[in-house]
Amino acid sequence: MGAIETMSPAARERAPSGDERRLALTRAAYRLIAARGFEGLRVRDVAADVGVNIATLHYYFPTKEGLIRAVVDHLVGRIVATTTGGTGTAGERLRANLARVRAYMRDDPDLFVVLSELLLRARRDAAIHAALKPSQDDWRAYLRGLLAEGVARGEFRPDLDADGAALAIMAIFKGMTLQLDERALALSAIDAQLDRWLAD
Amino acid sequence: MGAIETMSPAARERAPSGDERRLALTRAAYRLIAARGFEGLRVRDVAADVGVNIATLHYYFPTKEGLIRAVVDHLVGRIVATTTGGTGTAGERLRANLARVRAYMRDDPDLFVVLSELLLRARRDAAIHAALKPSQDDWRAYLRGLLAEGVARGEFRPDLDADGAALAIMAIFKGMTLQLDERALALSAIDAQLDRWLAD
Amino acid sequence: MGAIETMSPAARERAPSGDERRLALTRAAYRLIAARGFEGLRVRDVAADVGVNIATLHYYFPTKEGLIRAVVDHLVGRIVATTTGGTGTAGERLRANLARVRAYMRDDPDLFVVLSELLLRARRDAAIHAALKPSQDDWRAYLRGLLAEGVARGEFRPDLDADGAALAIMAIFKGMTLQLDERALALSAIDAQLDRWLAD
Amino acid sequence: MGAIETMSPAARERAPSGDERRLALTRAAYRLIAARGFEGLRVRDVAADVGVNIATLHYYFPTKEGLIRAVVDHLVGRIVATTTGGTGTAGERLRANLARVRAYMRDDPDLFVVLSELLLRARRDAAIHAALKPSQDDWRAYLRGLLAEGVARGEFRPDLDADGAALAIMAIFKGMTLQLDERALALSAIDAQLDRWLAD
DNA sequence: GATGAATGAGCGTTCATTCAT
DNA sequence: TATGAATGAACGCTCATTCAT
Repeated sequence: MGAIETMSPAARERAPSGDERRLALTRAAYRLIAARGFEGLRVRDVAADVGVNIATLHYYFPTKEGLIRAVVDHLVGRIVATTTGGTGTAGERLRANLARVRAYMRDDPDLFVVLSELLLRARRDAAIHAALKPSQDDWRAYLRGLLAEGVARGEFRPDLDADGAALAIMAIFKGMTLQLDERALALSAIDAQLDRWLAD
Repeated sequence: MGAIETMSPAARERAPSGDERRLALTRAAYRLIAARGFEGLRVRDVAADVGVNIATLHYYFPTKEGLIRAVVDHLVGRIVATTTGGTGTAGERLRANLARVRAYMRDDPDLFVVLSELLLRARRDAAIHAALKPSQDDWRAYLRGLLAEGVARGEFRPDLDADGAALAIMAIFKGMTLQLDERALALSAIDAQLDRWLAD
Repeated sequence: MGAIETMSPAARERAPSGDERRLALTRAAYRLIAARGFEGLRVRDVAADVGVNIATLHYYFPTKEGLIRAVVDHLVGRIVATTTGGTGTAGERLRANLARVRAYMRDDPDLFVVLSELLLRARRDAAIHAALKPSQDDWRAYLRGLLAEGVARGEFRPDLDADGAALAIMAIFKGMTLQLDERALALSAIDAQLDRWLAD
Repeated sequence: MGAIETMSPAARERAPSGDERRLALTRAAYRLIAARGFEGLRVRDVAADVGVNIATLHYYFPTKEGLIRAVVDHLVGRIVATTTGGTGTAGERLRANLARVRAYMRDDPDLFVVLSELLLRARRDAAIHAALKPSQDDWRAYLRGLLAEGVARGEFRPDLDADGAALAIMAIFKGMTLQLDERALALSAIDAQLDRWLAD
């Protein structure tokens, strides 16, 4: 329901292709993890959400682990899109990147909730760890690069430790998902903090 | 672990009191949540871990939810201990507080893992939210107070937003638990960042 | 028992249809209630009796209560068949009805045992009460109608209270199930009593 | 609570004797069977109802079966009291007996509910059957004797079968407990029927 | 006598997965 | 491809009973 908007008008009525089914199931699982956590994820609910039989779900994803893996990949695909290009000075590109992440948090809060669930699970699940690692490394390398460039060009304070700062920025964003209640407040407050931090 | 020193030496071997049993079960549940997440928490395993029958566990905790609640309270009790007194300037007390939190992360990494699981669950569980909120508010108020005092006394940079900075510090610590692999590295790197941040 | 004659001979060995499974489970539950009472009804035994897994039973009856409800409906279906037509004078039809009930008691003693269990349970279970009420009302109305007709036509003694007599007849049949030992004796003895009672 | 009114004032405050405890427990079990059936009888609830520990209950009744047996005996004791003496003609004594039974049904409806539960259980429980049989036989013999005497003395219709009529009367009373809803109506309606039946 | 604590066996129910069609 | 039906292995919880104190 509403998970197949990207289809061509002609195909909207019937016969979703295998890939579409797979995507619809992945998205449903993603939604359910966001809503109920891994703890509350039931493959039956995922199938019901898409409107297919459980056996059909297992036709596409033989195991629950495989479905979860698809959710991980789905999520990684969205995150990766964040660590690309941009123009302007290092500071501008950094601010643009942080703005993009903040926009994600506003537009699809589920993204960071699911990511948090996955990162927590990665501690005890090597497969998830392996699937998540590259995207985290990419983001970290991207941030570090921008920070180092900014320091080198005198945009940021000279004593800024690019490595530590990159990790700190990532930690702040992840940690905000674990904040109670005033998440919106936290968002803007921390926002200002980051700016000031880099500015000097 | 070390909670029964007040007993007579003779009785140390047998007959743990009701409170001790309750605490042992709570700790076992705490450990299992850290090791396997809420997703993998089984009351049978908790009972087995302590060496009692499932029925005995249910004698102390009629429902699994009650056991989880005990874990929450247990955890909150440890966190609360963090937001107390200290001497010296605001900066010294702040640094001491952060050092204490870092020490917790080093000595009992489970603490923040379980806290993360609980904070994630708090989003969909009002009871856990309510149980966790006060301790989070306390920590935040404590940090904000120290930061405001430090700014007022000229210890910290004058443009520091006490509220935002408090939230940012909390977010960083929480977010570190969601960091992959180089957690030790992250710890010291972010450590330095925080110092420099406040110092100027 | 003889409910699958409509299948093709080749398929008779295997693959009972969903309705057949449902009926087989209902009958097994019916038998077990008769043999052990509600007190001794275990869904595991019902499943084992039919030769399926417990999960299969729950596929058809998500809850034990639902299975019991099916037993109630099954039983009501059989009782309802008793309150239909017939030919001849009111007295003949009444006697025919009572003979049919007596035949039931002889051929399937479980019927009244299960009914008694259900009627007793109906006191504290509104759902069972509601499910049983119509069939009881029907039987009562049927008896009252015949009795009133018989009185009006001079077949029965004129001072017969159709309402009270209908209730008395129903009570006698139900009460016989609660008789110890000499049930066969009771059957014929009371039989004669009823005849004489109406005859005069 | 309210179950020890027969005690002497001095003993009312403390130290209920063993027999009193036993009786209180038996009465509590009796009440619970009436309210929830055998199906819903829990020894824990019986103990709680009396205000003692489960272990204490088991001190007096080592097994649940023993407690139930005590309930049977308690009930039999009350029923037996019904089949004694009386004065006047056979018809007067019979009517007096029936009136006494009707009074029981009005004043303590639980009596027949518990009796019904027990009679149903007697079918599959030899111990209960054996405990109940004498009282049923007594009542039957008492009724048969009165009926035979009444027939011999010309008080009742000459073609009355004393044996069958005794069984029918007992069945009617027992069956009334299994009637839905209009139990009060049934009581008076059947009442009139019995009178008329014997009268002629 | 009385109790707090403990337990073995079992109960209704759930869930990921399988399989014949 | 898709599904209805089936299942093994748990899971949270209950209950009559036991036992040390």
